[in-house]
Amino acid sequence: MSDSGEFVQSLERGLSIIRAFTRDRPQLTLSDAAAVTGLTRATARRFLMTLETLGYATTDGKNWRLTARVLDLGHSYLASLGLPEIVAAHLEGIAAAVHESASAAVLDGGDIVYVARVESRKIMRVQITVGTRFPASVTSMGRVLLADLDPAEAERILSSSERSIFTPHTKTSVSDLMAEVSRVRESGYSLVDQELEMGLRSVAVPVRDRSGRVVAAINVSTSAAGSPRETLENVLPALRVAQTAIDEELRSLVR
Amino acid sequence: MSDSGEFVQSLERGLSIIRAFTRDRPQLTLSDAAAVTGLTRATARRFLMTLETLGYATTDGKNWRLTARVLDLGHSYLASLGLPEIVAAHLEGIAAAVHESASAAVLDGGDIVYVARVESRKIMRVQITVGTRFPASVTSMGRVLLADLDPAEAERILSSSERSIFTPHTKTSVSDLMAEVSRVRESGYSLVDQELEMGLRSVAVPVRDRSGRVVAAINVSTSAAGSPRETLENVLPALRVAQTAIDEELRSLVR
DNA sequence: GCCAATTGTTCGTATAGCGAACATACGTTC
DNA sequence: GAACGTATGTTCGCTATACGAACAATTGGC
Repeated sequence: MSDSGEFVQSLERGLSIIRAFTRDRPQLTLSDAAAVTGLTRATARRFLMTLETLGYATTDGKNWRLTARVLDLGHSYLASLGLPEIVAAHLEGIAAAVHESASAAVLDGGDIVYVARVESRKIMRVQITVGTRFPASVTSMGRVLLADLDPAEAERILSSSERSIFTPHTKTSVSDLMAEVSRVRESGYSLVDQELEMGLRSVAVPVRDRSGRVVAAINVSTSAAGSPRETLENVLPALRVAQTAIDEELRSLVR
Repeated sequence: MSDSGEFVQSLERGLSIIRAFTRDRPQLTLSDAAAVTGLTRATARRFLMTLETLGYATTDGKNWRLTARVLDLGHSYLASLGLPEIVAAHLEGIAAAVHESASAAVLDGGDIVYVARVESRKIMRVQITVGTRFPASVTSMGRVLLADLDPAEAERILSSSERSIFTPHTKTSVSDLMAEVSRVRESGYSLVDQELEMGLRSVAVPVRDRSGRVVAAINVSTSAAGSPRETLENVLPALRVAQTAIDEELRSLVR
C-alpha cells in the first residue's frame, strides 16, 4: 500500500488466514490457504507458522486447523460488551415462560450477530451459535435494531444490503422494509413471519442502555403454527418483562 | 525480530490489540491500548485504525471498542470444528432429562474451552459462554480430556499448569491429579465435587471421533446437594446416551 | 523408479511499518 | 480568555520486517 501511515497490511492478511477456515474448509493445506486468501505460498506459510507459534493454529505436518484459542478473540468482544452476562438469565426466563428459544443479537453492518442464545426447542434448520449472522432486513431483531437508527441510516443499510429472497414471504423492497421499520419504531416490537425460513416466526424487542440507545435486541423464535396474533399474545409479555429488567440492569451499570 | 523467515510480528501485535479489550477494559483510549500492549502510541494507533478499516473496531473519536465482527474469528473456529452443531441437540436432551446445565468443551493447553452450552439453571457464580476457559486440572471435562492423552503428556500439562487453589477441596498435587486421571481413564467418566467452586459438582464423559480419539468432553453441572453417588446415578445415564449418539454422528461424518 | 504436486528454504530486495519529535486539540483550572 | 497538562494527530527518515521468485526437498500415486 502506497501510504503506510494508517493501515497494517500484515494484520489484514493474518486475519484473512483465520477467516479462510470455514465449515466447508475446516482444515487447509498450505497451498489451500494461499489459494483462498490470494497470498503467495511463502507469505501464507509465514502467517500460518505465526498463528501456530501464538497458539491459534496447529498442523499435523500437512493440514492446518484453528485451535480453540481463536475463541479468545471473540471472547474479548463478548467480555467487553458485557451484555451476554446480563441477558443470559433473562433469556432463560423467557425460554422457561414460553417454552421457545430466546436470543440476543447486535447489529453489525447489514447483519445481526447473535451474542447470546437459549435454545428451548429446535425450529430452524441451521444451528445458531454466538457469532452466527443473518441479514437484519429479514429478522425480527434486525428490524428492531434498524428501527432505532436514524431513518436515513437505516435506509442506507437496507439499500446496500444484498436482500436475498429466502421464502415467498421475504420482503426485499427497500420502501416496504422502511415502512415495516417505521411500524416497529411505533409499536416497539417486531414480528417476522416466515420471511427468513418457512415455518419460522419470531418476535423481538429492543433493549436500551442508560442513554436510551438500543444496544441489542432480544427475541423469541417459534413455529409459524397458529395466527401471528396468538403468537404475539403468547410471547410479547415475557419479552417485555425481560426487556424492562435488562434495561434496568443496563441503567445501573457503572461503565 | 532478527529472522523474519517464519514469524510475522505485525500479526502478533494486531492480535494483542484485540486481546487488550476485556471485561474490565471494554473500551480503550489510544494511550490505554498502547500501555496495555506495550506498543508505541503510533504503532497502536495504526493497528486500531486498521481494525476499524476492516470492521473489527470502532471509535467515538476518543474511545475504541471491538465490534461484533470479531466474533467471526471465533466463529471460523467453531464452524471448522463442526462439533457444536452436532452436540447442541444432545446437550439439550441431557438438560431436559436431568434439569441441569450441560456443556461441551475442548482442551487447549492446560485449559478447557467451552464450545457449546445449554443452561438449565444457574449453579456457578461466573457466566459461562462459548470461549470461556477453566483449568483442565479442576474440571470434570478437563480430567476426561487429560485421560485420553498419553500419561506423559497429561503429566507435562499438569506440571506446567498453575494449579490454583479454588476451594478447600481443590486437588493441586500432580501425583494426586494423575491418579485421578487414571481413575477417569478406567471408569470412562469424571466426577468433580466442589474443587472449582463450593457448591458445584459436575460429571463429564468423553466423545470420540471415528479414529477413537477424544475430541471433546460433555458434562452436566449440578449443585453439590445430595451424595456424589446419587448425582452420578441421576446424570450419568443421560450423559452416556448422549455420548453414544454423538460418537455415532462423529463416526458417520465425511471429513 | 518416475513424476507431479506440494512443501521447505533461501536471500536479495523493497517497502511496510516504525517511532521520535513536533503539531494540534481538548478539557480543566484560575 | 489564558495557561497548562494530557491526549491525539501527523510527519518522514530510517531500517528491519516481510516479501516472493527460485530452487531444494519431500511426499504420494502409479
